[in-house]
Amino acid sequence: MRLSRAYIPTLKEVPNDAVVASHILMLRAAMIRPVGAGIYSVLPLGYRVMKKVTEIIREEMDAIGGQEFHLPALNPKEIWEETGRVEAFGDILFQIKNRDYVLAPTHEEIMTYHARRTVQSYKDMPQIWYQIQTKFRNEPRPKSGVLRGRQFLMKDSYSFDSSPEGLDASYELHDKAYRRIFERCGLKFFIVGASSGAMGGSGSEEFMVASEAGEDTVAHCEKCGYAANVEVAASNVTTLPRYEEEKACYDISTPGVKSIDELCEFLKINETECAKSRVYITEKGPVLVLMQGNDEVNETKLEKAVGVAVRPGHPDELKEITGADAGSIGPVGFKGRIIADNLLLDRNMLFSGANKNDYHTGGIDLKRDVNDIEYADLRIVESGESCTKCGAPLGVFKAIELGHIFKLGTKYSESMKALFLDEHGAEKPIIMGSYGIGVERVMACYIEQNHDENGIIWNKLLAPYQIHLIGLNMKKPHLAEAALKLYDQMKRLGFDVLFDDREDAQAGFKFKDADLLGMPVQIIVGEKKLAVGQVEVKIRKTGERMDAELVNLDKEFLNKLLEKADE
RNA sequence: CGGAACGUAGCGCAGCCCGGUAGCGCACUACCUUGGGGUGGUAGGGGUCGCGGGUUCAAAUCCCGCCGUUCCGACCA
Repeated sequence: MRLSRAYIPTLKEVPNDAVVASHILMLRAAMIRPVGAGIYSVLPLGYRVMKKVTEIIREEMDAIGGQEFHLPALNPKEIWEETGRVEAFGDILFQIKNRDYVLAPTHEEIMTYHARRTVQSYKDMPQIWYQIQTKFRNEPRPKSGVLRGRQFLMKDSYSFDSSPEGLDASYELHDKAYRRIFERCGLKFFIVGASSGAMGGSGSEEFMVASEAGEDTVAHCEKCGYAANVEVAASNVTTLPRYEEEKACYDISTPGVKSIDELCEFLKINETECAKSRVYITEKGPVLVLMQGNDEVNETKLEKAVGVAVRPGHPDELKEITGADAGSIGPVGFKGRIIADNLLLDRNMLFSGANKNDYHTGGIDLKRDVNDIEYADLRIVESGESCTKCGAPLGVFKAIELGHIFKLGTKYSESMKALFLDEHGAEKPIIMGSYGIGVERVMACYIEQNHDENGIIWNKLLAPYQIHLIGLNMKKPHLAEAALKLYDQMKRLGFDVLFDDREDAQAGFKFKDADLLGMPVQIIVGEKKLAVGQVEVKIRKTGERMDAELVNLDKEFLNKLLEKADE
């Protein structure tokens, strides 16, 4: 493609509304343009990348026996009512105003609809059906460019099996396919496994990419691969022993002391000697939560431990329940359920609030002074704590969910009556699996992981063009001619070439654009080198430059360059 | 849906507090110049100041309402 004729409107300035790197660069590199909140047009350059990603997905899905469908986005509302998901999705589901249709946010219903009509015997299975199509979700808050949109491209596949073992096999196939897909796309990813998923069901894995732009916070062990959402993640932390010394509880005047930090400073004690109090409200009444020092309460773990939904108490509720404001609340004399983090198990000589303002209590022995105390793991894991599986330090960071595979079971086949006859003639619901990949997220994550201050750095598989040919000073006929000849020659050899043949752009301008667009290899035709039959080659990723003889620019040489650019 | 900010030329912004007929940089058009990391110059084109209402002799500017976009939070099959 000649740049002088291409629609590649790059931006030299950072668009005001973009914050995360991938969003900024996709706009600047003319891959996408916004149309509304969470709605983007994909421009030709972006679409070339999108097609490369979907082609990789297609190849790997076909390799595990997947069969591609093309399904309607417009779904009859009634099949969504069969599964109860009109209600479950709520406002997220786009509904058509002048027909009883919904815009599909996913395709379990449609796929199950087809399965129930035609998959009638165990002999018809296994099946793996997939599609790569646009999904619609009325996100309350679209953000981060293409990472959370109201309309997005998703590969979703569904497996249909007659036995749990069959489902396991289909699931395994997807697991392997997904690993290959993300590896081929050049992403550094990790997997959050079944035990930690909040999805329910009998098994699931989330394929994640570490990124500040992510919406989930995860704990990950580089060494053994353990990964879990921080909502459920555990780490090795040891409970401190009881003190030999025993004291009765005593109140201490602590005027103005609110936080654990202030308390430690005031009393010259260590954080670990403090029991921090947080009051949560549940439908079954208030619960006092005790944490060691400044550990933060993990509300997901708390809800699991108490068995009902919790919310932090309002300031006036705290006062009414405990008689004190936040900062002076403690377990001694607290009337109601008390649950403490495991790190406080049977500890003594602790400091906590006295349930009257400006006073704290010392010498607390949870065993002696607090009746009916319960213990549970309530902490949020922190970076650097050791992995429960292998002991190596855990990293805690934000991450983006790229893909999700999980064993659905019979939820949809039961509600939609997708039944089959087994070997013994018994009627059973089809056992399903559901597997998704966000295509734009793959693109955005790649850019999040592969860019520098100048722009995107594509690898040879995803790059919209493999080679960016720059003709400097195209007003000089002999140079323009040589550049054009090289362009034609490389195209003839089968390479995708973007040729900057603009006459009115300065050298520096072209270099900046080339770095922004990020093709793996740049070939620069300039006067001085051309005079001795050479061009300059630049590897985008490393910035490495070298001279090459024009006559040597054959298929083998160029392929070697592309290999080198990917290292 | 709670909290905050913003909306002025294609993009990035100033002007608003203190009302008086809209400006800067980039981009764009023409010509000259330059030609290996965003050349320099001359001359131009382009804006119902998000929308609606109000106050006023007069509103980008003050007041009210709405819409849109972004950020933080809630939410996230």
